[in-house]
Amino acid sequence: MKQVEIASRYEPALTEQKWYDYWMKSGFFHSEPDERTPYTIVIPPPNVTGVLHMGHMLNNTIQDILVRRARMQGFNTLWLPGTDHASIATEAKVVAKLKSEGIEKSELSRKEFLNHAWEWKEKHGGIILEQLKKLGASCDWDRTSFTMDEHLYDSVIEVFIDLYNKGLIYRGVRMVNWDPKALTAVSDEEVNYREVKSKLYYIRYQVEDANDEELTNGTGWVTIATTRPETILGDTAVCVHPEDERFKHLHGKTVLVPLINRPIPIIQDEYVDREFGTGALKITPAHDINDYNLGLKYNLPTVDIFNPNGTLNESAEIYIGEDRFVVRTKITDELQAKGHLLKIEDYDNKVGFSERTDEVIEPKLSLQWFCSMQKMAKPALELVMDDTIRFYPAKFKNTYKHWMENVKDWCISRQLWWGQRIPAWYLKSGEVFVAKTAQEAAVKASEELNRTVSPDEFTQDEDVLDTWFSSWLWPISVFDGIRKPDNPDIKYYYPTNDLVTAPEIIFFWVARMIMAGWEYRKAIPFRNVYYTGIVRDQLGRKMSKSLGNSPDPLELISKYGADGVRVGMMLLSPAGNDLLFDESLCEQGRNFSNKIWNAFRLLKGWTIDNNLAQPESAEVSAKWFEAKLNTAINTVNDHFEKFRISDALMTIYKLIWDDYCSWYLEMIKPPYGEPVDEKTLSSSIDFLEKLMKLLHPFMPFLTEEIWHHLSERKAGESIMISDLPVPGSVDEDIISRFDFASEVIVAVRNLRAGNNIAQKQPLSLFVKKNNNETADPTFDNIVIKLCNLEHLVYTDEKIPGALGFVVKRTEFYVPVDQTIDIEEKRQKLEEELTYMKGFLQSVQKKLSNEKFVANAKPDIVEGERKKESDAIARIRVIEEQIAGLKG
RNA sequence: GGGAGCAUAGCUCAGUUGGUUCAGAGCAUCUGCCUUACAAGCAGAGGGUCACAGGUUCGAAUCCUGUUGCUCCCA
Repeated sequence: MKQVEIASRYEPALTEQKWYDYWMKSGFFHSEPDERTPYTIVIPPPNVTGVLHMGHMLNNTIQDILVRRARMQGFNTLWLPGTDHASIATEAKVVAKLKSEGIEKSELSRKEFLNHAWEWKEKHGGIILEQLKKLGASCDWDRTSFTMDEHLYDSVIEVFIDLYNKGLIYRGVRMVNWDPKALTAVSDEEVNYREVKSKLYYIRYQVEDANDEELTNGTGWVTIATTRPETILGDTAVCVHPEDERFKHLHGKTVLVPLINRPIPIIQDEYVDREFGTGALKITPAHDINDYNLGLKYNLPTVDIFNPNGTLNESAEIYIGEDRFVVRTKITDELQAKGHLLKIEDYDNKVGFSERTDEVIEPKLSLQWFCSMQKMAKPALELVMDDTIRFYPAKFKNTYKHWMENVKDWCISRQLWWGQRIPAWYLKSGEVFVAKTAQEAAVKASEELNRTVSPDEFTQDEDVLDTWFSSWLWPISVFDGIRKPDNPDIKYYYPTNDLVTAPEIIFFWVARMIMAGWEYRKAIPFRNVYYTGIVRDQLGRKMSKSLGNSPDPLELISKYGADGVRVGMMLLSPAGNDLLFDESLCEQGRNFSNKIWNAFRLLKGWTIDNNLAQPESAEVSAKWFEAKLNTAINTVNDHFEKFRISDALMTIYKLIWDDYCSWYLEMIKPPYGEPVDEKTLSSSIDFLEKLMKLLHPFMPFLTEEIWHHLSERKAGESIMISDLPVPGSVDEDIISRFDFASEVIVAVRNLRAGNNIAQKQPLSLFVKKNNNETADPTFDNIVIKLCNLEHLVYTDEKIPGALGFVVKRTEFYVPVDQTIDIEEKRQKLEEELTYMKGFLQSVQKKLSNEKFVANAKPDIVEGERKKESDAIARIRVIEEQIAGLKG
């Protein structure tokens, strides 16, 4: 091997694009069904409008690690990428873009609008997928899917029709979460409740036909407390607790809504909390879910006072056309002026905000489509509770169970155009028929109505379906398994293996995918669900665009390399735990790249002498490292089985940095300028190659680069399709022999440091075995080398006037040309003696306890006995050393 | 208000069925080194009453009860 000039720093920029192109060109990411066992992950499709953020980085790094590892284990591996169409977010972007061009959505036909939307999607959608490539993601890009692709779209429609026919989808008036900005209903899961500082307004209503006396003494009024004074215009009752003495005189009376004087009844119900506010509760069935339920119970009318955009409508009688928050201020003033407002208190309450637009959600009665959940939830719950599908970490089973047991029907219609249009067809007479086309609806209608119905008579539902209504089919529909349940792809790749997602998606996605999987395949969609943590900043705040506290992932990659960033993210992200992100993590990853690069450089810099025999010290070093390597492989395998991915990385990190670089390479390194024997070099290269393979799933680029440098590779070869190392048998004996030797080495280093003896100055080491123990010379030459010894001598005598230390029960002496601080040394020995005696005492206390000997497992007791004899022997050695000092 | 979880070194976290010299890792800190692979480095060191109070046990970071503090989910 010739000596080559190699840069002392690893430059990710020089390798990453090169290898990604090579992988793509070689088709390594692509999968087709074959006779091998499949390993499949479908990507949780990111929003098509999105750009890569730190959460994606974490999530996709984990997926890539799992996929690359499985590929190297010989599975036929498929990681299927894609995006979802994100109804609300995309439509909002398109509307905004059109607006900037002076076009209003209302001026466009549905078809024209959709053309704009598709145009936007083609141009801006999928940026995020391009960004994933920079991270090294080994997705099968040929199979990239989009929830609006034809077969995915049709699958959604088919499922809607099927569930409708099964009676699991229905249309009804319900209280929904209305987003007045997006002008659509959103599901319960898309509402975020936040604590806000608001006010509690105390407003008095006059009792109808109250006389002057009653109005003066107060019995002619009832006072309620509300945070939303503008909604009094929609009140249809006031409710009091039936046993509340303060209001008994009001039972059966009628009161007048202030300002508009609409008469409404006083009703009595135990629902009212007598402690809260005044104990009297205004009832607005159209705008509060609890009030709605009371309204149903008492058959109250509902007065909906809001337009879809949050302004007041005719039913409010006043302030018509003005925004709800403007009206809040105005009506407060008017109530004040007219003597209805008694007081205003500060009050903290939770308000719902739209996840999509951050607008305050307006609870609103509306006619929507719902998907009934209870029937499908039952098997889906069991599949998780009995560990057919495993959650990592398992604590999320609790959250899942709680939600599933209290699941509510899912509002699936959205008042938008961008999405799968609901296949419901209406006749003028009001009948609705659910079918794929107007023609099919006509056939159905003709049968049911006993007359010939023409397709032209129908109008299709204007609304589209919730994006999640297509996402929940994703693991099936990407393989076209809804429309063609027996096609080769779905049969081969489904059920998928692992799903990696954020805990906040557990209901949106995980739960519903399990339901859909069971409903349509009678099979689980995935075996394991790995929940990642949330990426937070140093202050513990979730990283978000609005806070501006998230670093740009692509900048990080260019600064530290994709490998560096991947390692940085993984080192500190145990499953389900939040990750306090810090750039220094990426720095650590980059430093690790550099460390490996330099280990490679060292090997590359050596010249071989074919006539040189392998020194015995190098041979035992190799044996030792092989044992460490095999141990580590076992540990890594175990960590992966339990999805302890950061632990697996840390195991490899320490194996490379500590065992390989700090110990092994120093042990076998030839003196400067001297050649190395062929055997030592080849085993060192072999080790490094195995290390690179183990590390490849975490650091794909660096490992590929080094792998190609380690030996001649043919065209089309790659570390990413090589075999993952499997563990050989572990030589425990050599490990424990070296453990002893390394303790000696560290002790000599400490002795040098403590006495200011430079490494360059050679020392002599005398070894005195005790208790008839025989010497183990296995690593003597290593000790000589790493400690820079000129002599290593076994002796039966103590060496007076020399420095010394004790390892286990063996004494070591290092004669030096300087006066030794005997007192200091004695003190140290005394300290250790005290500790050992205390330790011995505690062991003996255990052993003399009859209950311990009787109850503890035999091997535990045996262990304590061994501790006892070891301690006694060591105490004897220390005592002798102290005696030797005095003499 | 209902439910769940967490509390271990300065920070982020391991610690599996209660039992080995069990109190650990990485980072950070400190000390000494520019020793010809790497200062993005090397060799060392210090640092914790395992939140608090009880209990069970021969034995508790680990199991139980209570207290305090924090987080998340649901309403």
